[in-house]
Amino acid sequence: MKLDEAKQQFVNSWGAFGTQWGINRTMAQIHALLLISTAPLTQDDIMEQLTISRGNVNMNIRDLIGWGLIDRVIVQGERKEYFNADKDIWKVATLIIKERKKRELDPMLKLLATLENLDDKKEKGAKEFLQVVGDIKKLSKHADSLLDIMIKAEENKFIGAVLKIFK
Amino acid sequence: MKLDEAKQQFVNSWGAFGTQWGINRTMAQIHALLLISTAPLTQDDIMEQLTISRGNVNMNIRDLIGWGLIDRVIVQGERKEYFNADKDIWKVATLIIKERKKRELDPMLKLLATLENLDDKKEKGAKEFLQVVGDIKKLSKHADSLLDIMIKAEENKFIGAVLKIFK
DNA sequence: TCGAATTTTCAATAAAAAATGAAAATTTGA
DNA sequence: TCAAATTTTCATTTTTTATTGAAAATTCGA
Repeated sequence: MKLDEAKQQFVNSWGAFGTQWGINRTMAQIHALLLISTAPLTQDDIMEQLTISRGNVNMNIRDLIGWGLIDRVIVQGERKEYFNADKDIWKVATLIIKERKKRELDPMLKLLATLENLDDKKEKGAKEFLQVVGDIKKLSKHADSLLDIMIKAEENKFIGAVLKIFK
Repeated sequence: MKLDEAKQQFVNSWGAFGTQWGINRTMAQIHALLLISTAPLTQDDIMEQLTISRGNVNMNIRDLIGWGLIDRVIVQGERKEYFNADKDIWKVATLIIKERKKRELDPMLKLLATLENLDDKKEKGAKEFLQVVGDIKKLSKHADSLLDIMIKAEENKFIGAVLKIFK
Protein backbone atom coordinates (compact mmCIF):
# COMPACT_ATOMS: atom_id res chain seq x y z
CA MET A 1 0.00 0.00 0.00
CA LYS A 2 1.10 3.56 -0.73
CA LEU A 3 1.69 5.84 2.24
CA ASP A 4 -0.77 8.45 0.99
CA GLU A 5 -3.46 5.85 0.58
CA ALA A 6 -2.76 4.42 4.03
CA LYS A 7 -2.92 7.89 5.56
CA GLN A 8 -6.21 8.54 3.83
CA GLN A 9 -7.67 5.31 5.17
CA PHE A 10 -6.36 6.05 8.63
CA VAL A 11 -8.08 9.41 8.67
CA ASN A 12 -11.33 7.93 7.40
CA SER A 13 -11.43 5.04 9.81
CA TRP A 14 -10.55 7.27 12.73
CA GLY A 15 -13.43 9.50 11.72
CA ALA A 16 -15.81 6.56 11.49
CA PHE A 17 -14.63 5.24 14.83
CA GLY A 18 -15.17 8.60 16.47
CA THR A 19 -18.68 8.81 15.06
CA GLN A 20 -19.58 5.52 16.70
CA TRP A 21 -18.54 6.98 20.04
CA GLY A 22 -20.45 10.21 19.71
CA ILE A 23 -17.54 12.30 18.43
CA ASN A 24 -18.06 14.56 15.43
CA ARG A 25 -16.59 12.81 12.38
CA THR A 26 -14.73 15.89 11.18
CA MET A 27 -13.26 16.57 14.59
CA ALA A 28 -11.90 13.04 14.69
CA GLN A 29 -10.59 13.32 11.14
CA ILE A 30 -8.76 16.55 11.83
CA HIS A 31 -7.23 15.00 14.90
CA ALA A 32 -6.16 11.95 12.91
CA LEU A 33 -4.69 14.12 10.17
CA LEU A 34 -2.60 16.08 12.65
CA LEU A 35 -1.55 12.90 14.47
CA ILE A 36 0.11 11.50 11.36
CA SER A 37 1.36 14.78 9.96
CA THR A 38 5.11 15.25 10.07
CA ALA A 39 4.69 18.99 10.55
CA PRO A 40 2.03 21.32 11.98
CA LEU A 41 -0.73 22.29 9.52
CA THR A 42 -2.68 25.47 8.83
CA GLN A 43 -6.45 25.73 8.53
CA ASP A 44 -6.01 25.94 4.77
CA ASP A 45 -3.99 22.73 4.72
CA ILE A 46 -6.75 20.94 6.60
CA MET A 47 -9.50 22.39 4.39
CA GLU A 48 -7.67 21.14 1.36
CA GLN A 49 -6.77 17.69 2.64
CA LEU A 50 -10.24 16.89 3.97
CA THR A 51 -12.10 19.02 1.39
CA ILE A 52 -14.23 20.75 3.99
CA SER A 53 -15.15 24.38 4.57
CA ARG A 54 -13.20 26.95 6.50
CA GLY A 55 -15.95 27.33 9.07
CA ASN A 56 -16.02 23.62 9.73
CA VAL A 57 -12.28 23.46 10.20
CA ASN A 58 -12.30 26.45 12.48
CA MET A 59 -15.07 25.19 14.75
CA ASN A 60 -13.62 21.73 15.11
CA ILE A 61 -10.15 23.08 15.76
CA ARG A 62 -11.60 25.18 18.53
CA ASP A 63 -13.16 22.05 20.04
CA LEU A 64 -9.96 20.03 19.72
CA ILE A 65 -8.06 22.77 21.51
CA GLY A 66 -10.78 22.75 24.17
CA TRP A 67 -10.18 19.05 24.63
CA GLY A 68 -6.47 19.71 24.96
CA LEU A 69 -5.72 17.44 22.01
CA ILE A 70 -4.08 20.00 19.73
CA ASP A 71 -2.16 23.24 20.12
CA ARG A 72 -1.63 26.42 18.22
CA VAL A 73 1.95 26.73 17.02
CA ILE A 74 3.65 29.94 15.98
CA VAL A 75 6.04 29.63 13.09
CA GLN A 76 8.74 32.28 12.71
CA GLY A 77 8.01 34.72 9.92
CA GLU A 78 4.61 33.22 9.10
CA ARG A 79 1.38 35.11 9.45
CA LYS A 80 -0.84 32.03 9.52
CA GLU A 81 -1.45 29.91 12.59
CA TYR A 82 -0.29 26.32 12.61
CA PHE A 83 -1.78 23.43 14.55
CA ASN A 84 -0.04 20.51 16.10
CA ALA A 85 -1.31 17.33 17.79
CA ASP A 86 0.38 15.67 20.71
CA LYS A 87 1.66 12.39 19.25
CA ASP A 88 1.88 10.51 22.53
CA ILE A 89 -1.04 8.10 22.15
CA TRP A 90 -0.95 7.17 25.80
CA LYS A 91 -1.39 10.80 26.80
CA VAL A 92 -4.08 11.22 24.16
CA ALA A 93 -6.04 8.28 25.55
CA THR A 94 -5.88 9.29 29.19
CA LEU A 95 -6.74 12.86 28.24
CA ILE A 96 -9.83 11.77 26.31
CA ILE A 97 -10.96 9.48 29.12
CA LYS A 98 -10.47 12.13 31.78
CA GLU A 99 -12.20 14.73 29.67
CA ARG A 100 -15.21 12.57 28.89
CA LYS A 101 -15.49 11.62 32.52
CA LYS A 102 -15.52 15.27 33.49
CA ARG A 103 -17.93 16.36 30.77
CA GLU A 104 -20.34 13.44 30.69
CA LEU A 105 -20.00 10.98 33.53
CA ASP A 106 -19.61 13.38 36.44
CA PRO A 107 -22.75 15.40 35.61
CA MET A 108 -24.74 12.18 35.45
CA LEU A 109 -23.39 10.98 38.78
CA LYS A 110 -24.32 14.31 40.27
CA LEU A 111 -27.86 13.89 39.02
CA LEU A 112 -28.04 10.32 40.28
CA ALA A 113 -27.10 11.55 43.73
CA THR A 114 -30.14 13.81 43.76
CA LEU A 115 -32.38 10.89 42.77
CA GLU A 116 -31.45 9.09 45.96
CA ASN A 117 -33.38 11.57 48.10
CA LEU A 118 -36.77 9.90 47.80
CA ASP A 119 -39.70 11.15 49.85
CA ASP A 120 -40.70 7.62 50.71
CA LYS A 121 -37.97 5.00 50.54
CA LYS A 122 -40.43 2.25 51.50
CA GLU A 123 -42.69 2.76 48.53
CA LYS A 124 -43.04 -0.27 46.27
CA GLY A 125 -40.19 -0.29 43.76
CA ALA A 126 -38.08 2.19 45.71
CA LYS A 127 -35.71 -0.48 46.90
CA GLU A 128 -35.01 -1.78 43.40
CA PHE A 129 -34.60 1.74 42.06
CA LEU A 130 -32.15 2.75 44.75
CA GLN A 131 -30.26 -0.48 44.23
CA VAL A 132 -29.68 0.27 40.54
CA VAL A 133 -28.74 3.90 41.18
CA GLY A 134 -26.39 2.87 43.97
CA ASP A 135 -24.80 0.18 41.83
CA ILE A 136 -24.13 2.60 38.99
CA LYS A 137 -22.41 4.96 41.42
CA LYS A 138 -20.31 2.11 42.78
CA LEU A 139 -19.38 0.95 39.31
CA SER A 140 -18.20 4.36 38.26
CA LYS A 141 -16.03 4.62 41.38
CA HIS A 142 -14.51 1.28 40.41
CA ALA A 143 -13.84 2.53 36.89
CA ASP A 144 -12.24 5.65 38.31
CA SER A 145 -9.77 3.78 40.43
CA LEU A 146 -9.07 1.48 37.53
CA LEU A 147 -8.07 4.48 35.46
CA ASP A 148 -5.80 5.63 38.28
CA ILE A 149 -4.19 2.22 38.39
CA MET A 150 -3.74 2.27 34.65
CA ILE A 151 -1.98 5.62 34.84
CA LYS A 152 0.16 4.48 37.75
CA ALA A 153 1.08 1.26 35.98
CA GLU A 154 2.44 3.36 33.16
CA GLU A 155 4.43 5.60 35.47
CA ASN A 156 5.60 2.96 37.89
CA LYS A 157 7.33 -0.14 36.62
CA PHE A 158 6.73 -2.10 39.79
CA ILE A 159 2.97 -1.67 39.64
CA GLY A 160 3.05 -2.50 35.93
CA ALA A 161 4.97 -5.68 36.68
CA VAL A 162 2.50 -6.76 39.37
CA LEU A 163 -0.42 -6.18 37.01
CA LYS A 164 1.21 -8.35 34.38
CA ILE A 165 1.19 -11.26 36.80
CA PHE A 166 -2.59 -11.17 36.89
CA LYS A 167 -3.11 -11.10 33.15
CA MET B 1 -38.52 13.67 45.45
CA LYS B 2 -41.30 11.33 44.40
CA LEU B 3 -40.31 7.89 43.11
CA ASP B 4 -42.13 8.36 39.80
CA GLU B 5 -40.37 11.64 39.20
CA ALA B 6 -37.00 10.13 40.10
CA LYS B 7 -37.61 7.21 37.72
CA GLN B 8 -38.56 9.63 34.96
CA GLN B 9 -35.37 11.60 35.47
CA PHE B 10 -33.32 8.45 35.58
CA VAL B 11 -34.70 7.30 32.24
CA ASN B 12 -34.12 10.71 30.69
CA SER B 13 -30.58 11.12 31.93
CA TRP B 14 -29.66 7.60 30.90
CA GLY B 15 -31.00 8.40 27.46
CA ALA B 16 -28.98 11.60 27.28
CA PHE B 17 -25.88 9.84 28.52
CA GLY B 18 -26.26 7.13 25.90
CA THR B 19 -26.62 9.73 23.17
CA GLN B 20 -23.30 11.28 24.10
CA TRP B 21 -21.68 7.90 23.60
CA GLY B 22 -23.24 7.17 20.25
CA ILE B 23 -26.11 5.04 21.56
CA ASN B 24 -29.62 5.67 20.27
CA ARG B 25 -31.47 7.71 22.88
CA THR B 26 -34.59 5.54 22.79
CA MET B 27 -32.59 2.35 23.09
CA ALA B 28 -30.90 3.69 26.21
CA GLN B 29 -34.23 4.87 27.62
CA ILE B 30 -35.88 1.49 27.11
CA HIS B 31 -32.94 -0.15 28.78
CA ALA B 32 -33.15 2.26 31.71
CA LEU B 33 -36.88 1.72 32.03
CA LEU B 34 -36.46 -2.03 32.21
CA LEU B 35 -33.53 -1.73 34.62
CA ILE B 36 -35.66 0.02 37.21
CA SER B 37 -38.88 -1.84 36.54
CA THR B 38 -39.97 -4.23 39.27
CA ALA B 39 -41.52 -6.57 36.69
CA PRO B 40 -40.99 -7.36 33.00
CA LEU B 41 -42.82 -5.03 30.60
CA THR B 42 -44.63 -5.52 27.30
CA GLN B 43 -44.09 -3.46 24.16
CA ASP B 44 -47.34 -1.65 24.96
CA ASP B 45 -46.12 -0.77 28.45
CA ILE B 46 -42.95 0.73 26.98
CA MET B 47 -44.87 2.61 24.26
CA GLU B 48 -47.06 4.14 26.90
CA GLN B 49 -44.36 5.02 29.41
CA LEU B 50 -42.02 6.61 26.88
CA THR B 51 -44.81 7.83 24.54
CA ILE B 52 -43.13 6.42 21.46
CA SER B 53 -44.44 4.39 18.52
CA ARG B 54 -44.76 0.63 18.35
CA GLY B 55 -42.24 0.41 15.52
CA ASN B 56 -39.67 2.34 17.49
CA VAL B 57 -40.11 0.13 20.54
CA ASN B 58 -39.89 -3.00 18.47
CA MET B 59 -36.72 -2.04 16.63
CA ASN B 60 -34.89 -0.91 19.73
CA ILE B 61 -35.94 -4.00 21.65
CA ARG B 62 -34.49 -6.09 18.88
CA ASP B 63 -31.21 -4.19 19.20
CA LEU B 64 -31.16 -4.52 22.97
CA ILE B 65 -31.66 -8.26 22.67
CA GLY B 66 -28.86 -8.29 20.09
CA TRP B 67 -26.62 -6.63 22.65
CA GLY B 68 -27.63 -9.24 25.20
CA LEU B 69 -28.94 -6.56 27.55
CA ILE B 70 -32.56 -7.70 27.72
CA ASP B 71 -34.46 -10.95 27.32
CA ARG B 72 -37.87 -12.08 26.20
CA VAL B 73 -39.87 -13.52 29.07
CA ILE B 74 -42.85 -15.81 28.73
CA VAL B 75 -45.60 -15.24 31.26
CA GLN B 76 -47.99 -18.09 31.95
CA GLY B 77 -51.38 -17.57 30.37
CA GLU B 78 -50.40 -14.35 28.61
CA ARG B 79 -50.31 -13.96 24.87
CA LYS B 80 -48.09 -10.89 24.88
CA GLU B 81 -44.31 -11.04 25.15
CA TYR B 82 -42.64 -9.51 28.16
CA PHE B 83 -39.15 -8.06 28.35
CA ASN B 84 -36.72 -8.12 31.21
CA ALA B 85 -33.34 -6.46 31.76
CA ASP B 86 -30.51 -8.05 33.66
CA LYS B 87 -30.21 -5.91 36.80
CA ASP B 88 -26.61 -6.78 37.58
CA ILE B 89 -24.89 -3.51 36.69
CA TRP B 90 -21.48 -5.10 36.76
CA LYS B 91 -22.54 -7.66 34.16
CA VAL B 92 -24.23 -4.92 32.14
CA ALA B 93 -21.04 -2.87 32.08
CA THR B 94 -18.71 -5.70 31.09
CA LEU B 95 -21.20 -6.83 28.47
CA ILE B 96 -21.39 -3.38 26.91
CA ILE B 97 -17.62 -3.01 26.92
CA LYS B 98 -17.04 -6.42 25.37
CA GLU B 99 -19.71 -5.83 22.78
CA ARG B 100 -18.43 -2.43 21.76
CA LYS B 101 -14.91 -3.80 21.55
CA LYS B 102 -16.13 -6.57 19.27
CA ARG B 103 -18.30 -4.34 17.10
CA GLU B 104 -16.20 -1.21 16.88
CA LEU B 105 -12.66 -1.54 18.16
CA ASP B 106 -11.72 -4.90 16.65
CA PRO B 107 -12.73 -3.95 13.09
CA MET B 108 -10.62 -0.81 13.38
CA LEU B 109 -7.62 -2.74 14.66
CA LYS B 110 -8.00 -5.14 11.77
CA LEU B 111 -7.91 -2.23 9.35
CA LEU B 112 -4.91 -0.68 11.10
CA ALA B 113 -3.04 -3.94 10.64
CA THR B 114 -3.50 -3.67 6.88
CA LEU B 115 -2.15 -0.12 6.92
CA GLU B 116 1.17 -1.36 8.23
CA ASN B 117 2.02 -3.05 4.93
CA LEU B 118 3.50 -0.03 3.22
CA ASP B 119 5.18 -0.36 -0.14
CA ASP B 120 8.04 1.82 0.97
CA LYS B 121 8.68 2.04 4.70
CA LYS B 122 11.52 4.48 4.19
CA GLU B 123 9.41 7.13 2.50
CA LYS B 124 9.34 10.46 4.29
CA GLY B 125 6.63 10.37 6.96
CA ALA B 126 6.32 6.58 6.94
CA LYS B 127 8.17 6.24 10.22
CA GLU B 128 5.89 8.67 12.03
CA PHE B 129 2.80 7.08 10.52
CA LEU B 130 3.82 3.56 11.51
CA GLN B 131 4.68 4.81 14.97
CA VAL B 132 1.17 6.17 15.54
CA VAL B 133 -0.52 3.08 14.10
CA GLY B 134 1.68 0.81 16.18
CA ASP B 135 1.06 2.82 19.33
CA ILE B 136 -2.70 2.62 18.89
CA LYS B 137 -2.46 -1.14 18.54
CA LYS B 138 -0.34 -1.35 21.68
CA LEU B 139 -2.71 0.86 23.60
CA SER B 140 -5.71 -1.24 22.73
CA LYS B 141 -3.89 -4.38 23.84
CA HIS B 142 -3.22 -2.61 27.15
CA ALA B 143 -6.88 -1.71 27.49
CA ASP B 144 -7.84 -5.30 26.76
CA SER B 145 -5.74 -6.72 29.52
CA LEU B 146 -6.98 -4.02 31.83
CA LEU B 147 -10.52 -5.19 31.19
CA ASP B 148 -9.44 -8.74 31.96
CA ILE B 149 -7.89 -7.61 35.21
CA MET B 150 -11.05 -5.72 36.08
CA ILE B 151 -13.13 -8.83 35.53
CA LYS B 152 -10.70 -10.98 37.48
CA ALA B 153 -10.60 -8.50 40.35
CA GLU B 154 -14.35 -8.87 40.63
CA GLU B 155 -14.20 -12.66 40.59
CA ASN B 156 -11.10 -13.09 42.71
CA LYS B 157 -10.85 -11.39 46.09
CA PHE B 158 -7.10 -11.68 46.25
CA ILE B 159 -6.54 -9.81 43.02
CA GLY B 160 -9.08 -7.22 44.11
CA ALA B 161 -7.21 -6.75 47.36
CA VAL B 162 -3.87 -6.30 45.62
CA LEU B 163 -5.36 -3.72 43.29
CA LYS B 164 -6.71 -1.76 46.24
CA ILE B 165 -3.17 -1.38 47.56
CA PHE B 166 -2.21 0.57 44.45
CA LYS B 167 -5.12 2.99 44.53
C1' DT C 1 -57.53 -24.59 10.22
C1' DC C 2 -59.27 -20.11 11.13
C1' DG C 3 -58.95 -15.60 12.65
C1' DA C 4 -58.00 -12.36 16.23
C1' DA C 5 -54.03 -10.80 18.69
C1' DT C 6 -49.53 -9.59 18.40
C1' DT C 7 -45.16 -8.62 16.26
C1' DT C 8 -42.32 -7.08 12.52
C1' DT C 9 -41.03 -4.46 8.58
C1' DC C 10 -39.99 -0.48 6.05
C1' DA C 11 -41.20 3.55 3.03
C1' DA C 12 -42.23 8.03 4.26
C1' DT C 13 -41.63 11.79 7.51
C1' DA C 14 -39.59 14.33 11.19
C1' DA C 15 -35.95 15.70 14.13
C1' DA C 16 -31.24 16.33 15.19
C1' DA C 17 -26.61 17.08 13.97
C1' DA C 18 -23.17 18.77 10.97
C1' DA C 19 -21.43 21.72 7.24
C1' DT C 20 -21.38 25.73 4.42
C1' DG C 21 -20.03 30.25 3.16
C1' DA C 22 -20.24 34.96 3.44
C1' DA C 23 -20.07 38.76 6.57
C1' DA C 24 -17.97 40.52 10.71
C1' DA C 25 -14.17 40.72 13.69
C1' DT C 26 -9.48 40.46 14.62
C1' DT C 27 -4.65 40.45 13.84
C1' DT C 28 -0.33 42.09 12.20
C1' DG C 29 3.27 43.92 9.08
C1' DA C 30 4.46 48.07 6.85
C1' DT D 1 -2.68 53.91 11.81
C1' DC D 2 -4.13 51.49 7.86
C1' DA D 3 -5.38 47.82 5.06
C1' DA D 4 -4.56 43.26 3.63
C1' DA D 5 -4.44 38.77 5.59
C1' DT D 6 -6.40 35.74 8.55
C1' DT D 7 -9.70 34.02 11.83
C1' DT D 8 -14.24 33.69 13.79
C1' DT D 9 -19.15 33.63 13.90
C1' DC D 10 -23.60 32.06 12.84
C1' DA D 11 -27.98 31.99 9.94
C1' DT D 12 -29.01 28.95 6.41
C1' DT D 13 -28.69 24.59 4.08
C1' DT D 14 -27.49 19.87 3.78
C1' DT D 15 -26.84 15.43 5.54
C1' DT D 16 -27.54 11.99 8.75
C1' DT D 17 -30.09 9.68 12.07
C1' DA D 18 -34.30 8.50 14.32
C1' DT D 19 -39.34 7.92 14.40
C1' DT D 20 -43.79 7.02 12.78
C1' DG D 21 -47.61 4.32 11.41
C1' DA D 22 -49.87 1.38 8.49
C1' DA D 23 -49.45 -2.88 5.95
C1' DA D 24 -47.60 -7.45 6.04
C1' DA D 25 -46.23 -11.34 8.56
C1' DT D 26 -46.48 -14.27 12.34
C1' DT D 27 -48.27 -16.53 16.35
C1' DC D 28 -51.37 -19.16 18.91
C1' DG D 29 -55.79 -20.40 21.21
C1' DA D 30 -60.15 -22.26 20.13
